[in-house]
Amino acid sequence: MRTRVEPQVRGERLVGKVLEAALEELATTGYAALSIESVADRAGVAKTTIYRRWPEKDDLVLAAMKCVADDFVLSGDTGSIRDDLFALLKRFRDFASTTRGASLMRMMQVEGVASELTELTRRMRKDKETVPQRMVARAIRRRELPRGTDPQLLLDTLFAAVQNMLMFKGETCDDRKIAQLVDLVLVGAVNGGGRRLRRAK
Amino acid sequence: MRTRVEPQVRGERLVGKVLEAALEELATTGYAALSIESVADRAGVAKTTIYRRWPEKDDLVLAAMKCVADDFVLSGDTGSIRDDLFALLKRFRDFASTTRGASLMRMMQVEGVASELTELTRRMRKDKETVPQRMVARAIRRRELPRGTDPQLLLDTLFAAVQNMLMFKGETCDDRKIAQLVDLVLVGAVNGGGRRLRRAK
DNA sequence: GGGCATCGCAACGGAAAGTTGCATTGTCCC
DNA sequence: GGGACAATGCAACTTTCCGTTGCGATGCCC
Repeated sequence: MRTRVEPQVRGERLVGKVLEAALEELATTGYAALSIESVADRAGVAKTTIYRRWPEKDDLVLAAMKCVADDFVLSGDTGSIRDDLFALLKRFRDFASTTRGASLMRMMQVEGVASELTELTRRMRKDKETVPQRMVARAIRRRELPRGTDPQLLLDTLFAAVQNMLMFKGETCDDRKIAQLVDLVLVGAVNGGGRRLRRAK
Repeated sequence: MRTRVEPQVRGERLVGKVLEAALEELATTGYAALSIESVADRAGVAKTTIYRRWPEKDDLVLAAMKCVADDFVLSGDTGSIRDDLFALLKRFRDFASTTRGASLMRMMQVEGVASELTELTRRMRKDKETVPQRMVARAIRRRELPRGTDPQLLLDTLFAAVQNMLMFKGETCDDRKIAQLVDLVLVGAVNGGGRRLRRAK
């Protein structure tokens, strides 16, 4: 009786499997405690293969991060700031709910990582700042928002709130919650922005 | 020539030094990668001493966490929701800016920690929920906030924003920023809540 | 100043990370 | 189809670091 043998994987497909495994480990174990061996086991690959392709741990982590960096694309101009923000946050929630996204989020929280990772983090953050700023700029031009509105504060607050729900409190974050949040920040609690919404039938 | 010899520390003072060192390690290295030896080095103490007092890593971490748990006390009733929130966030900022506070914050973000730590985290979070809820309840009674306002959403959003600035982006968070943030969430961006404030002379 | 508990130090054992050499397997090219 | 070369798997090895043990040194209390 011959056992069914999986054909050996190598090249591009192997790289993909390893990086995916690394991201999963990052999401659960974190950066500092990440071991090459556990990544190898998870990927079903010999650890020597990993050591040969990525001599240092940072090389592997950096490669894994880079392949996630473009997962979260933001765009869109719905013509209304409320809808823009709503769409943006939904995409962010979907992104942060995946293993890949969660890994990236976790990495960006860690301090004391290698300088190159810090640089990557900084660059990514920079990239993600321009789109929201244009979003707010459009809203000001349409007189939806008053002149002098701080785009960074607005967006950071919303992102932080969603991230807080998903990663910190471990709650889910459905569309109603996002809508509630956008209303809170846009019109303010004083004006009924933070009210509990009735569940749609 | 005799070298000046530091007198040996023991007892209560030693415990304090070790726990403080453990908190610093937690703040920088994190839980998973925390090693007893590094804590011992940082505290200037033999590692055997630590192993004898706290046989398991969790024992040490738990003890360290417990001695921080009460650092952040919230209270206060200024008679206005705006001032209440302002004071609350300032205290939170001061707390999260310390090494001890940062350690606790980081710990609460970590998943996959020991069950006892999870339990501690859950209990602490629970404690911190009652005060804000009363704060909002008072505001509703004073007709500052509309009925049905979600206290949890309001507070979580504010805390998450401050935490995001301090721990995630590594920025400072002065009083002006906090005031700006409170205004944003209370009156809303549409009503000028998120505007950049002029620096007081 | 003596007894006792606590602490530091150095050496030890073991587990896990990282390295090396070689056999094996795909892949490319003829 | 087959041969050469590069990539992978595997097992043994070295190294490093964590946790343990025994003993000598040091405070502390009476």
